[in-house]
Amino acid sequence: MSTAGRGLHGQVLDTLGPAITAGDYPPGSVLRTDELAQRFDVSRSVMREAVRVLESMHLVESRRRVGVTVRPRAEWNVYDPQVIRWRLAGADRPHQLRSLTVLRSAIEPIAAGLAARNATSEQCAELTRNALGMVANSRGHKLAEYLVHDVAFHRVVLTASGNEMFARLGDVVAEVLTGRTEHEVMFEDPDPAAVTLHVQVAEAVREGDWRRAEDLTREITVGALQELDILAP
Amino acid sequence: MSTAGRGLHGQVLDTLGPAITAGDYPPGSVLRTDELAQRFDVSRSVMREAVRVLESMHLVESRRRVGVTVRPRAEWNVYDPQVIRWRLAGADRPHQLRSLTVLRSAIEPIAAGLAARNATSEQCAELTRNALGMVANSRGHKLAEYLVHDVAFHRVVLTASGNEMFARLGDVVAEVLTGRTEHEVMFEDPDPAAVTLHVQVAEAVREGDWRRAEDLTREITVGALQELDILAP
DNA sequence: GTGACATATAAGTCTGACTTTTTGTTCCTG
DNA sequence: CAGGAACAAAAAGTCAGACTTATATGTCAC
Repeated sequence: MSTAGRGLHGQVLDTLGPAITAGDYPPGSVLRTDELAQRFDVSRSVMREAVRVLESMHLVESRRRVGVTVRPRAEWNVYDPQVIRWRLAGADRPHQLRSLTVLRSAIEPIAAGLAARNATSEQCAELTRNALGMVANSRGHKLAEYLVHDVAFHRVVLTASGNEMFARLGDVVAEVLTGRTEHEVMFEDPDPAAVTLHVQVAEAVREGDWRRAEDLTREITVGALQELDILAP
Repeated sequence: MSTAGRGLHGQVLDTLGPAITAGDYPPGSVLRTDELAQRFDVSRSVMREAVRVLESMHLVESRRRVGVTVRPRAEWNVYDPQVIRWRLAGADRPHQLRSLTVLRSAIEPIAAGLAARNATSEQCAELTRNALGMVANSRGHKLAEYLVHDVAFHRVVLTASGNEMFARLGDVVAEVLTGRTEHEVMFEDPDPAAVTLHVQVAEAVREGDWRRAEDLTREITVGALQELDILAP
């Protein structure tokens, strides 16, 4: 699912990335390229490439004569999808999930408002299609099908906003929503009120009522935040 | 200022990164590692490291037998500070500036609201200190001094929000504000109304009035958007 | 036209030697 | 004893060359 086996250095990253983001090597820790290369049984060139990637994510800093030092969390590129995946897979998953949900609550209402102004007719159609898909699968433990439409819905909203920065958060939202049904407890069918809200957002966007689209989406994200508070108060 | 000369591969990136983000190599273009290595007069190992970094930014994709292909803009990691800098330095600077300002208008009000709830007393003090610094330098063409406090102010707000995703946007905001005074036309002294708003935000945060902090900050960001519309309608 | 097979190509990997920067120590001088 | 200059060691950085592997594409038989 992730960037995965894209070459040997990718395999190294699949192990080293999660380890660093999980805090196995606390900030300030010093790693040596040669030692790592030995440990992972790869050549130094491959290990150097892996270090370069970690460096570009601001997870580590490589300095001569001292080695590869782990940077403090505050400096990490927390918007890097790869970093997000690593952190979501690790120990501070709850913390990360909260951060991302707060981010959603800031972004999505504005994005929905912009979508109401900029969405094409095809995007409106896809919006209602997915909203209806959510309704159709909102009862009877069809969580998987529901999720597909939920993710698609939010992705369309973000894309239709016309802002590339918003659009790029589609993957993040997808990750959050998917994680919610997979890892988090979600035995019950989704909240009927939330489903209705999605339908109404689709309406508002289609009608170009940006104010209403914004407010309704705010309700959705507030709901997501409350849901988080209930699960992990 | 940027990641800069951090090694030979960094110098290569300083040229290749801006070139790609500027669209010199349109999406789908195919580059060959060996040719690039020759062109930049570096060894293949160095060029490979550079390619790996570009790959981690989702700017390019490296595949066997075909080469290094430039990915479509929609897939770029537009939140990567390095990518942002490259794009701000390039041709679509206005477009990028608008995207980022819209992003600010979504994030900062929420961040200010959270700051009103979570800010420590030291953060409150720094906030008022910077707000007063803005007032002190708001007249008499002391734009440089004004900018320092403006950047610091917004950085503190984002940090004080307690959300790491928000905090990480401090650099982005700094880049936008700095660029506004440097590249964009900003002969005049800053808008007195905006200065007042900053002072009031500091007040609201100190008093824990999150609603007011949010609304006031929204006014600030709306002002920034309008300013953009005036400059590039 | 379709499928199996061969081939060329460019990335991927490994190794070893060498260079450069930086840190920490040593030792000299005031 | 303080301060600084010279030195040595350590680790990343760089390079060159040989080899491996995947894969797009062309070829040939059917």
